[in-house]
Amino acid sequence: MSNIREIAKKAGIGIATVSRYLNDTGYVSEESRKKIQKVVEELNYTPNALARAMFTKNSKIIGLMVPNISNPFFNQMASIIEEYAKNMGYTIFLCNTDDDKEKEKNYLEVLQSHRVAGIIASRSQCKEEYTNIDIPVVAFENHILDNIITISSDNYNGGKMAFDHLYKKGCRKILHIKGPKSFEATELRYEGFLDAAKAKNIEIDFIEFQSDFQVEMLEADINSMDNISDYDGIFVFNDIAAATVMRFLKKRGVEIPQEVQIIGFDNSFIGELLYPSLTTINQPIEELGNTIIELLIKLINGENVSIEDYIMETKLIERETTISANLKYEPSI
Amino acid sequence: MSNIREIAKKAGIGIATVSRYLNDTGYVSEESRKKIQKVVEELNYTPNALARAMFTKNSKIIGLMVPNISNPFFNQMASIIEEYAKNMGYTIFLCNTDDDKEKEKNYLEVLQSHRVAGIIASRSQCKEEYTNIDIPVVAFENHILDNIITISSDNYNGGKMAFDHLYKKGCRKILHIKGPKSFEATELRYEGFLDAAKAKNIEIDFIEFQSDFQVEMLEADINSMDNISDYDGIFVFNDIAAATVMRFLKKRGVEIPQEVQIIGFDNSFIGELLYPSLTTINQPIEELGNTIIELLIKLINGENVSIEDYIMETKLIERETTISANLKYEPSI
DNA sequence: TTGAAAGCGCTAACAT
DNA sequence: ATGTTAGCGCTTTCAA
Repeated sequence: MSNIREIAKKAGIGIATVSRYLNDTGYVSEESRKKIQKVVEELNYTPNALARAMFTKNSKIIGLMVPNISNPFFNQMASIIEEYAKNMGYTIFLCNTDDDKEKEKNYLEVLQSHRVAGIIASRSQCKEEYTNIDIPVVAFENHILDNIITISSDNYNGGKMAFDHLYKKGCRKILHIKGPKSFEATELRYEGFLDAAKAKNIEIDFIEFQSDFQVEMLEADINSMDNISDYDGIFVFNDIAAATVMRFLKKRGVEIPQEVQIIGFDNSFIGELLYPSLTTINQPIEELGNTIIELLIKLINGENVSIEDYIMETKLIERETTISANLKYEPSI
Repeated sequence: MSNIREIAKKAGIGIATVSRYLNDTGYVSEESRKKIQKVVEELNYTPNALARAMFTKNSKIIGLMVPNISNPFFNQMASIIEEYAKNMGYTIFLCNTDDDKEKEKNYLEVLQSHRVAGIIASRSQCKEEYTNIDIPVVAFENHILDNIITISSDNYNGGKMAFDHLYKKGCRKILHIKGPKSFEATELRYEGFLDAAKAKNIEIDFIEFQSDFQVEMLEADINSMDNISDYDGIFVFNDIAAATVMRFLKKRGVEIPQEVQIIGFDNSFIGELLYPSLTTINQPIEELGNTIIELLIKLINGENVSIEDYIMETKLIERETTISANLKYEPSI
């Protein structure tokens, strides 16, 4: 692969001039421009971003750690962040942590060694590991350290809304399927749900799942719940888990929403595909993604960013797994 | 961020020794090892992968282009490739092309400029753009150039199996919802399906969708199909589109599989979540992913790899959207 | 306007 | 067993 020196030589021109041309920095005569352009095309020359990054100390790469790219929520988020980043001239370095501390640590090292411009850590399982990182970092959902910005949805309030909705729809015998303890977001949903229930003097039963998204495992967990049809309302910690729960209920011949009403969390695309379609709590994923990457780019550019929690509003999306206003279920076409 | 020279100085030792220590290449005395290790830890030093890559001409990064990371099939594939790559010391640079030629071209340039070690191009929309790339490339699904290896499932045969299955289950009035023309894979599914139908003298109707995975659009397309309930069997080009079709049918009160049987393609996780669960054609995604990355790494290592099409077997996964053996229709084969 | 030269952090050949 | 040095491809003073 050719380099700048080769271009300069073939164009019969100095190396610095070529660099100026390539980066559009400083004067280059029309004559030189033409000569250079010609050679660049002939040799199919692409500047070496590595060398450039080494000098400028700006790699134009952003490391994005997600717990699991197969979770529809996180891959929608990745798409949004990627799109925005691309428009700002950054490319995304994607890392799948599987909610595994060791994997995350490992990736952190890789990202550091590649001198990425910034890091987005979603649902991080680490803390002190980030102490000596001198690359801008923003966190999504799980907090990392006091000096690292955390962005999240208002999960607590989302949990509250979920309860209030089920309650309003007449549910009194309610189950909550909660996420793993290490997920701050699902813990908050749980707390919000619980507090809202207490306010109405309703007792809530619980099952805790040990992972985010592993169909087989969820089915195993839930199969142990023999008395599941005792409930008239279930709040599941996210949409993908809700899909599994729905499938399980339908297999048992339980009618949704007539016998059991369901509410999920995320508003990921899967909720619309299910039948009946899933009532859920919306996380403003565009806003979330944009805020994350905006804040990170500000940090990268050395702009002043206030170190605080950035919390985006959640809202209820009413679909078919909860009973519609007239209490009579009807397909909507 | 500190560099090797600084480490060497603080350890009171030569720069080359530090490099040898870091890369475990050549002799380093026990004494020196200790000194270096101490300083490395003190300064939280991580070698600069950029500088290293610049010298060794081996970036240890693999560029993975996918049409859409939100399609469950492609993100399962991305996970598999990433896992394998990681075990081989490579990291994945993820690029979302959205099946857009310009985006792909653009990413190709980015990957080139970062001197990635290899490129995986899924469902590429480009051809000549790859002519002058001197980085190893493997293609998934769509062919690019004669000298580029293509890996894919046996889509043609998969299409055939889909027809044969519907036919065996008694379907005679059959619709095929086919993918965009620019997807080689779905074209082959279509051809296989058609050929199998011809062999049985069955006429097939068609609808063509213009994109892979855009819920709204599919719904719009399908809404125009008023007579959809005339059919007793539908083959949809992939699972995610099949999910949309099922949702539409159920909204209309059409019973699946009693009135219409459905078969998808991919065997992505979504098929198991649907109710009834989706009969589909399995793409051996592990094998596909592993083959892709294995071949690419061989190319990177300069091993001899035969330039040909690598085609993996598909197979039928029978679930609930087609009628189980002992039900209803008498197969008339 | 332009080019020569220094230097980004690293590796490897070579000399010690 | 270790240190000196050249050079990977680039950008950017600085002098012409």
